Amino acid sequence: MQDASGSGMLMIKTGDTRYRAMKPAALLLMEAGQFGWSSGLDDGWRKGPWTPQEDKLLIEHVDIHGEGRWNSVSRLTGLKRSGKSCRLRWVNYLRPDLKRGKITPHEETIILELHARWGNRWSTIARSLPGRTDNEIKNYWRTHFKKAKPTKASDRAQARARFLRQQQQGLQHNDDNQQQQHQHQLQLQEAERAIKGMMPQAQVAANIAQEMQELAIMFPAFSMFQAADCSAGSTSEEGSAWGSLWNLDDIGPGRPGLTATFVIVGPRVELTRPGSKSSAGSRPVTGPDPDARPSSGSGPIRASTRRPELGPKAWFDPGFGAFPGPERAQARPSPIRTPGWA
DNA sequence: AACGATCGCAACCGCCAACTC
DNA sequence: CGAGTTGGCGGTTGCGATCGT
Repeated sequence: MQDASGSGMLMIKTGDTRYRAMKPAALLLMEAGQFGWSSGLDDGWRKGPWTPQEDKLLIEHVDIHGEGRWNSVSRLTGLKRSGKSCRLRWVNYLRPDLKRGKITPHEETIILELHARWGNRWSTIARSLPGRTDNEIKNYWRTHFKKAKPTKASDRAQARARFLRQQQQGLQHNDDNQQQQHQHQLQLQEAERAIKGMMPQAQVAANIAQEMQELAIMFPAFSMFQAADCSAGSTSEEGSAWGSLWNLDDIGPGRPGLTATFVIVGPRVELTRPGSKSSAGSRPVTGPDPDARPSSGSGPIRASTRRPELGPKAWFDPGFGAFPGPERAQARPSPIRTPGWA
């Protein structure tokens, strides 16, 4: 911890492991548990900003015990934090695979496009942006695009135009962003090559054909998901935005015209479709269009938050760890109450 | 320089599905 | 089969930093 700028601010390592300036007094209060949301313990749990010491304890805990069983963290580490708080801290800021730094123009484009398609399904959008969290994307959207209230097509167009202007400006003087973009593209290309070589295409085709048949019945407006604007290798602005996506046109034998999109999500590939809150597995879509759900609150239309083997978040893992996504940890045995943890 | 407005984002809350007992 | 637990998700809040006047 040190004075980074001579401004009297301390640079402490916050959860996102970027260094954030904080006033010394604030830091002292934080560490005394008297900062922010609570003046100490609430229901026995500490709230408010995490201290470096708390982060260290949590990181050590996860190193030893792995993710999950969050409610046991406080007992095993002495942290006065609820399990939910520990999980959130880890997922959003302490996870080692998180990408640091600002959202790149390329990522911005993806966020904008995916939000236009999926709405506020931040976790779904986050799966298409390796190293980014749903919280980060949600905040980014709210601060950059929410004010435009892009609920109508014209409003969305305005928001997009505004975004593109920002993107152009950003590209003009942001070499770092360009480098990040380039690296990201290389990662995506590597992922694409690996996946193309390893995917059992016949099985994929069969599964997709079944998915598409369901979709044809349930989502007549499925045409919006056609391939035109998101084919891989496109050199257009739109195409570059979808550099992480590729389509399998007419992949289902005997089902011409059906289109699926594979989203390369870190080390895996998700089959996406409109109407599913998250990516498709082999399970049928069971609810109405999630886009139609109320804008606030948690309605009954809600996808599974678990990951059953063939659930809505089923994905292919090509087996390399270039940028392991958050779900990789889910490959461990079930985190639910293993004997000895209770 | 002072002050208010706005921005950015970490962290919280409530809800709900999956799961165990 | 119902109650309790756990964890995932979207929405909201609070506060320091920055900007504009």
